Amino acid sequence: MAFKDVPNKVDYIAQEHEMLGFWKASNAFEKQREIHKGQEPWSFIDGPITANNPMGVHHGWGRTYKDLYNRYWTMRGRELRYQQGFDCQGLWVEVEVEKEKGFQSKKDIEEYGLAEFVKECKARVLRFAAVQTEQSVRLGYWMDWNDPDKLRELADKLLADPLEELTVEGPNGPVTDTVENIVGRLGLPELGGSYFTFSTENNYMIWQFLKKCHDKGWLYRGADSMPWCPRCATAISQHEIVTDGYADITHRAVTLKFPLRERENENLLVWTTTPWTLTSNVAAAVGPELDYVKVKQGDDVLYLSKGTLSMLKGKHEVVGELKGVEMEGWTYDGPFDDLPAAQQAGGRSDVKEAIEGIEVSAKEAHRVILWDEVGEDEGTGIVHIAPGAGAEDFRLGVEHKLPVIAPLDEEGFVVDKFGWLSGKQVSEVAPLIFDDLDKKGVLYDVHDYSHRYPTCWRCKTELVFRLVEEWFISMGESYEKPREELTAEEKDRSLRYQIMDVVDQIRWIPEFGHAREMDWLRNMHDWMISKKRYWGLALPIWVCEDCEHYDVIGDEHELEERATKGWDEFVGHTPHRPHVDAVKVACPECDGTMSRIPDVGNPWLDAGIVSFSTLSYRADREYWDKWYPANWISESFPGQFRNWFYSLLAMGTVIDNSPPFLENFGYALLFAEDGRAMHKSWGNSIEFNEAADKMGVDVMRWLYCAHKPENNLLFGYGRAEETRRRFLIPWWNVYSFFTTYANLDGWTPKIADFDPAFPEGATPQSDNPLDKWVLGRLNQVVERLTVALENSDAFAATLAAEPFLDDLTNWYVRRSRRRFWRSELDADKGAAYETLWHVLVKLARTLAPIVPFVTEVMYQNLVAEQNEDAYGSVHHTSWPEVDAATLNEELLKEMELARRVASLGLSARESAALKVRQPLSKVMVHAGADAKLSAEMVEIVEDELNVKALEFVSDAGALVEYRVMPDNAKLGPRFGADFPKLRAALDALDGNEVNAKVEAEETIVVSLNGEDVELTCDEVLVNTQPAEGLAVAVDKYATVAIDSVLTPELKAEGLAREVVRRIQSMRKDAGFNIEDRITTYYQVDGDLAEVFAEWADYIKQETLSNELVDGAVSDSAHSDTHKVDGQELVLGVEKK
RNA sequence: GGGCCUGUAGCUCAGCUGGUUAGAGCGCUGUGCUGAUAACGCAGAGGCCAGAGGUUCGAGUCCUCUCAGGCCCA
Repeated sequence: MAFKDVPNKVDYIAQEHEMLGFWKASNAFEKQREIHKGQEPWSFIDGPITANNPMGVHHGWGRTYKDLYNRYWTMRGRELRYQQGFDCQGLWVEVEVEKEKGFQSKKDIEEYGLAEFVKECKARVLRFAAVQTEQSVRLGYWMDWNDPDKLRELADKLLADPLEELTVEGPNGPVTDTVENIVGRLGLPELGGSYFTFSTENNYMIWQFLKKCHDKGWLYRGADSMPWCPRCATAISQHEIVTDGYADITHRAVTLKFPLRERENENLLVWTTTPWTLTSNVAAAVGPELDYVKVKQGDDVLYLSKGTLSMLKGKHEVVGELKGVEMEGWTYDGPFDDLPAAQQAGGRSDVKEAIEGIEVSAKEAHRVILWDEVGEDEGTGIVHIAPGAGAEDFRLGVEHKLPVIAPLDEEGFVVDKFGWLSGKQVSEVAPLIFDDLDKKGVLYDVHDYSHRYPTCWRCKTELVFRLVEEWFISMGESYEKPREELTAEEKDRSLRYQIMDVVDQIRWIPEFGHAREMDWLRNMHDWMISKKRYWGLALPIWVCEDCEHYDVIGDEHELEERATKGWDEFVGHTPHRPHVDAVKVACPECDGTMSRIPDVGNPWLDAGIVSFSTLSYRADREYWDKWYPANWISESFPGQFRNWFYSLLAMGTVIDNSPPFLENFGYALLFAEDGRAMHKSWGNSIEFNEAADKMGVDVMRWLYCAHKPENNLLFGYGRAEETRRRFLIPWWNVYSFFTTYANLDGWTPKIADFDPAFPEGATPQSDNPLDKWVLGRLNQVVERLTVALENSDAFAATLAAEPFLDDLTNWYVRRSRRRFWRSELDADKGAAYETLWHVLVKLARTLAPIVPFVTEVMYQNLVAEQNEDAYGSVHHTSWPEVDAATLNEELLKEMELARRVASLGLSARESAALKVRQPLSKVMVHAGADAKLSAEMVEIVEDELNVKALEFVSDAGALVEYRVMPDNAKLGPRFGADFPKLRAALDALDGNEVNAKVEAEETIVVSLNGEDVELTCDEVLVNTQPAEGLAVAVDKYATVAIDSVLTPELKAEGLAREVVRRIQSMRKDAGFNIEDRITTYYQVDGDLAEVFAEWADYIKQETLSNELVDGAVSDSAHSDTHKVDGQELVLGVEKK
């Protein structure tokens, strides 16, 4: 059967959509799974994508890698799970739902109703999961996708009535449950499809993890001063303060006096950019080794550090100097000692842990303390310390047993006991405080100050520090000594070091991933897992209302068993707020009632548990054993060492003390083509859908892969166009060329013992050196791609493939063209078809994992439609095998030399201004002693260069001059410091003489430091440089000279070719088909007329002219007048 | 302030364990081919390999420091 016609210009994008339709209609993905069922597993765990917005082109990068390795290992004969995942729980979803609903604060949510709000969050996740599913499918990411419309339908039903009964089709039959529970079971074995981290299983698996942490004593309730967003009313963990979370903000900074109690008229000068924290001042810190000065200004004496003197306003006099350490213990009057908060014992905080056992009030506690971190970059070198309003401050407070004053409530309002300030918003108090300080006579100066200040990563509100009660997983001590010196007992106590041991068992790509993860682990603080919000993991911590004892519930069974109240309210719901909050359990200590803490979990718990939850750890341990650990995971590394990688590792370590993945492949960041991050507001952002339908996803995928993954990738239309032209178009042109000629000749593939897994069949046997060469190169490339992809090195794969494409298009096809043009289908032409078809099929299969669309198009036409036993998709075939018999080193080397000689020959012609069309008598080549070309290769080069003869010149003295160089690698070590002298001595020798000796394999004698030393002939290298006066081109390996003398015969032949070219071009202008036979008319005088006579057969043959008519051009012919070699020539062509 | 990554041609990037005269693609210029033709070939110009020290017979490659950009931590 003939091949489908292949236009050389094609709409790649329309074609991709066609393939998507084809795959869907033919169930291509499901069939692929069937073929590989039961094979050795290759386990990939997909990092969950945040299902909160459409995916971007940076996701496309990662998903290309994921899909490509999935496809590669599938073709290698492995069974995969093909489960993709969505990250569903967390503040990011809440923020978007709040925006949709126009909510301003947590109060709005509570008024709206938690149950409704949580439903909205789930529905939003389902809707964006649907969008991202569609986008991923568009990218060609073959996964076990849910039907996007079904996901949207679930979202609608969930909002309408979550308790409605619903039956859905699962892989093993229908499943009936309430809508809410169906949503909670998405991704589980009975439903299949993508996993969702909001699934019931995911949540209970985390419960089990947390219980295990609790059993080991690592889970604790702590107080800390946390960055806090007053709008979101939640703490922001250190995981979340990212670079994005800072903004350049100008604040009113204040300098004020702290009057010293026992030194009349003497004051500490302090400075702050957060005036509201002054209400909570407890101490003042100085650097022990810093130099401080005593300054007289008016009636006041001020203390500040020497390096910050310039911040004083107006005239002043330095009257003394002292070290910070000398100031330790000085007491002072705080600026807000008049408020009740400053006068209470212990201070004022709702977090009892923070002030336990502290008897003094802030007013009583005010004194100067020492702190190494005090610097002079800003401020006065005296730092005001408010343990209730700053992270470092809190730590110092604990160290010095200071009272704590925490002034803000969840939403940033000043709490009671602050007098006139109570009830005011933190963002509005600065001017009021300035006025008050002024009235008290302690205000020194107020000025604008710009700095980078942390803001909420979601809503951009300025963060404050708040003392809060949060829940933590202890990472264990960070020891000063090397890891090897830890005792077993020390390690046993410390999750930190246990994770490190697990990290060692993982292959990190790039390698520095290992060091980064280690660095993170060394510096990791205890993991704060709680968040005072609504939508997320319900932390399974129950606290006794009476005695404050807490306990962790490990799963739904334990909960049911221990429930004393509220189980009925909860049953039938997923373990989310508010329903799970209804369940109470009895306190084992005092028999009181325990309630769940209202906090939800950190979302990285949700993502980190997936190597257990998605692999049925709780329900089917055998299945889990089969798929755990993952062979391979991959994410963009900049953020993930502290996020997903970390949480996977922590959970793998705690639950199984094993690595949850064996290989981690990381890649960098994606930027716009202008080198900047993509930002919608900068106009350099590209939407995924837009990119896919403007550049095509094959192009995108190749672009992503043809890049060193650890470098940031610049992405845009310019690079896409370059990729298309460099890679896709040439390849397509060869494919188009092949089908055009194969159809003309009626050639179709005939494969003996057809095996659908290897549809190209055995390597065709051909005597033609071009065929043998291209088949050798093909197998070389297959070998390189096999190794590259096995090592997760897609970049190396593209580096191997692109030069082959160049070899194929710019050499094999170009040099083989005439073989395809011949009129009859002889053996050599048959071999050419067999070879090119084989190459195209095998190459398509090799590149199918990277560019799944275009390879499918080619496969369909070249294979599937030709053979009814063929698999329905290229992606069903097996990874191509290397035919070692084709790897003929000598042939590959010879062809390399042939191409080099041809290239140099063209260069030489260029320098002599001799067109390739003009035949020349000979070319002379010198290429070193062992270089040679077979007769067939010589013929190829002669033809390429349009010369009658190619001569190898062993004594290239006529072409070149010799220059002797030492073989550095051999003589460098031998002569050491004398090496430069030796190099000079060699250079001084007569090149021709040395060359003769080298070729005769004699020793060479050089004089060095007045002594003769002997060098063997393989210790020197002889290089050539072109001699003057020849059309010569030279590179490192060869010298090529062209004989530029034109005989009359050569000239005539050149003219004949010129005439042929003109006729060909007229055929084209006239719109004739390649195979049309014509009559050619010509009118000419002089030399050119002789050329027509002498070269008539040649001209006729080349132009498919049945006859050459000397005389007037027929009226019906297409005619034109030319100027050739100074003579006028009228030509006419007419179809027969 | 600390850790990691990056710095090579106008642009985007290769360059294996240190070894002859540092490469590719794009762009530019010239030129050729005209049965891949809204393509393609060949050639040319274009590099103190970020900077400074050091190790070595020899450094783009190894070491130290500095500078710039990125990521992370404090």
